[in-house]
Amino acid sequence: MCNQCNYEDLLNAARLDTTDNRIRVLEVIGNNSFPLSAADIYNTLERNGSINRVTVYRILDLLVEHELVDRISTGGRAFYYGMAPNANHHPHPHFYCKRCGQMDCLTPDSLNVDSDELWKTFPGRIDKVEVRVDGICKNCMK
Amino acid sequence: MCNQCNYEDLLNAARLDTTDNRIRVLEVIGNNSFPLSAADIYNTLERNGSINRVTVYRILDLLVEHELVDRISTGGRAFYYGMAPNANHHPHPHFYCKRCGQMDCLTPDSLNVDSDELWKTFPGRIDKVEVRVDGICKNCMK
DNA sequence: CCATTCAATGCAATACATTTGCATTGAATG
DNA sequence: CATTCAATGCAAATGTATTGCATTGAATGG
Repeated sequence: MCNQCNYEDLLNAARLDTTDNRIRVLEVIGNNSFPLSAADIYNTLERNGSINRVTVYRILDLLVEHELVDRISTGGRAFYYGMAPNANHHPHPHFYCKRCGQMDCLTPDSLNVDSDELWKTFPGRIDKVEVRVDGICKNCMK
Repeated sequence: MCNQCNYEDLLNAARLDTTDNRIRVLEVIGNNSFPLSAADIYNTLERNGSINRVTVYRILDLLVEHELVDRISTGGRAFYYGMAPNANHHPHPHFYCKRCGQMDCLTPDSLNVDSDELWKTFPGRIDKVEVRVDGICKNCMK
């Protein structure tokens, strides 16, 4: 959840036009406490005003490309989307429940990943390090 | 690459029938030094003897379920498959090149992940911790 | 032996998530 | 007012994986 981010400012900072749809997509992602699938985002947006599915995909691509949004892979087939690391959002691992498909954010320090050495020595370009914990969530364990 | 694993033994240990197709799938995965997609595996198998695409998917599901094989998510849409952790294969992170789609294995200690605390305190079941480094590989950088 | 059963496999159709190609719209610019 | 161009929409296509149902062949019991 993000009460600090101003979505219009984020778009401006990335030199992107601030269209209604882009702001709406950012709001849905930013106001949520865990990552959402493109379908989740589309459905939420459709509930209060029409938007095309393809538009959602295109906006997501754009936001990912400009690093406002993070595309997160799951143990399932769809990607999930969350706010990209910025002043208000630190990189953190996720937990994916393979039973219900829910993805949760873990605290940035719940898991200690030291990748400094790799960044220095890797013979290519590193864009990000994604850490995902897979299993079955508390709810589904009952 | 695995010169140590005996694929028939692995199947036996998991109490699975040792069919030709299962052994062939395991061989393709085990003989390769980096994870492969289902399509890669299917194509390799088709080259020397016929097999159905669905059979490959089903065998992969089975092997993943019985933890002989690891299903690895990429920054792209297809899953990749590699040998699951066992006596000869230690868990390790992967590098995914988003330009060419090639996935490489990093050495188990190229990146230091300490998840002990999480395993102890997490209020659910943890099956695995997947670490993936995304970027552009040496070759594609040229 | 033959009949039955059951897992493994094959084939066709379908599902799902995403992408592409092309048409439309509307704001900005000359 | 005409032109341009990015944003969006709609329909169709794509890539990956899954499902349902038919076939096969080895094992089992009569």
